[in-house]
Amino acid sequence: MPTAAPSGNRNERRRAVTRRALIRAARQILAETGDTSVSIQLIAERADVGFGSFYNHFSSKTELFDAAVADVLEELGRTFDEHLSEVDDPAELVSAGFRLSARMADSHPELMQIVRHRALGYLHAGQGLAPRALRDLKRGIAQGRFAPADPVIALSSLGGALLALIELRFARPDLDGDKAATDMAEMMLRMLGLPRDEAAEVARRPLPRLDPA
Amino acid sequence: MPTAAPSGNRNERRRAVTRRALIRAARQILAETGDTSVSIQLIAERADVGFGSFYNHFSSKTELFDAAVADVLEELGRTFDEHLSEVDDPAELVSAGFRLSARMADSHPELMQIVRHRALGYLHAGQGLAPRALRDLKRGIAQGRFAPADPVIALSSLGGALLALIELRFARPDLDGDKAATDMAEMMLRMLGLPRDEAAEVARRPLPRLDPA
DNA sequence: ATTATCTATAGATCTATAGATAATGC
DNA sequence: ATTATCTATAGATCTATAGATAATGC
Repeated sequence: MPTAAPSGNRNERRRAVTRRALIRAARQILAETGDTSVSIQLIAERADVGFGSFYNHFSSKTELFDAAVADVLEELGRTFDEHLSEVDDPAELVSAGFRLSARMADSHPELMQIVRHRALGYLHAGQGLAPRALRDLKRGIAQGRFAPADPVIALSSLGGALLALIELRFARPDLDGDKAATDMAEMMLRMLGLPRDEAAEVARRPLPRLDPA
Repeated sequence: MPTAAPSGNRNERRRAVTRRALIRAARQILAETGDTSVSIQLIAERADVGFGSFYNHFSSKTELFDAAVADVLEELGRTFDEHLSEVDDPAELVSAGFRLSARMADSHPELMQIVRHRALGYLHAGQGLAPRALRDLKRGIAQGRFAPADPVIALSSLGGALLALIELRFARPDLDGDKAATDMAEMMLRMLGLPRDEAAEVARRPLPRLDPA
């Protein structure tokens, strides 16, 4: 439970505020340098929290950074849900996911920098985004829209390519991000078995606007 | 120059031995835990080298670990060259690259564990494997065998998917690695524009044996 | 009275260097 | 004489905890 609901008595809320401040500081560090060997003292300073308070919430740096990554993936999942809930066609879902991610590299750089460096280990996780994407893939197969060699391998390919797209956004900010995402989405759809013209069409459908969430 | 040639006078060779011992220790650490916050003292101990010697060769841990990763990528490039130099068809090159990588996860786990955790940052590097892969891609396009939306994006997709395949090999060792690699290679070839039956055929051609290099 | 945070600090590292020792070059 | 390695250590962290302070619960 990355972010506690705004409930409980004042004490619990006070605890939650301190915990969130520590996680926010950890997220900033993960996004900026990614150097998790930074001292607990510096983390507490950045969170504007007394040094000893750290141990009230976490017993090690690893624990804090793990919680911070979970917090990020949770937020990412929520953002995807918000913007893609009304997309029904599995092919369009793939395309929109890629294009949305590329835009989020600009609109939510802190979030996506962490995804960039940490998401590889979650590509095949049993919870989070992976199972949902696999479910959508299988739906597409059942509908006859996708015909990959193997659904699990298709999921890996999609996830890995998406990570590379995010990496590309940050490593080569001079390239046109929307074009890159559209091109990659088109290739992914072809990989999944869509005919050439159909892949080109779906990859260029209007994208749900990315509101300032 | 990751590994010095066995030349020079005895002093230079002595230096090279110590340097190699430090890099070997760094590679082991990168492969086992990936925790680069390990102390210099422990690194020197593992290399069986006096503590102060570290500073004869590197002025910081970052410098050592960067050199270790460069050493790994160099070795990976050499292995690829050795086994794929006689493959001429760009499509077969893609397929063989994927299948070879999956096998190397078993035969060269230390090497591939490091690739797994570090290669993302080198996907779009101006030197190393990336430019060579891009050259082969463009050759395939010129021959009319590939028709991707964009060669640079195709390279990203291939690289990202390959990383995900390696990740899958380690995260799910229960799966059939050869089948996974073949399936992914087939999907990559379809992504690049090969007709369905041709992609299936190329992905299943006999693979150059992976000798105990 | 209970709970959370904060400050201060003991003890355990860890880094970087200085100086001694050993090996090689000439 | 030169070059490389090794041992020892000063000084600078860094972690984990103890005890004081502040806020909340009842």
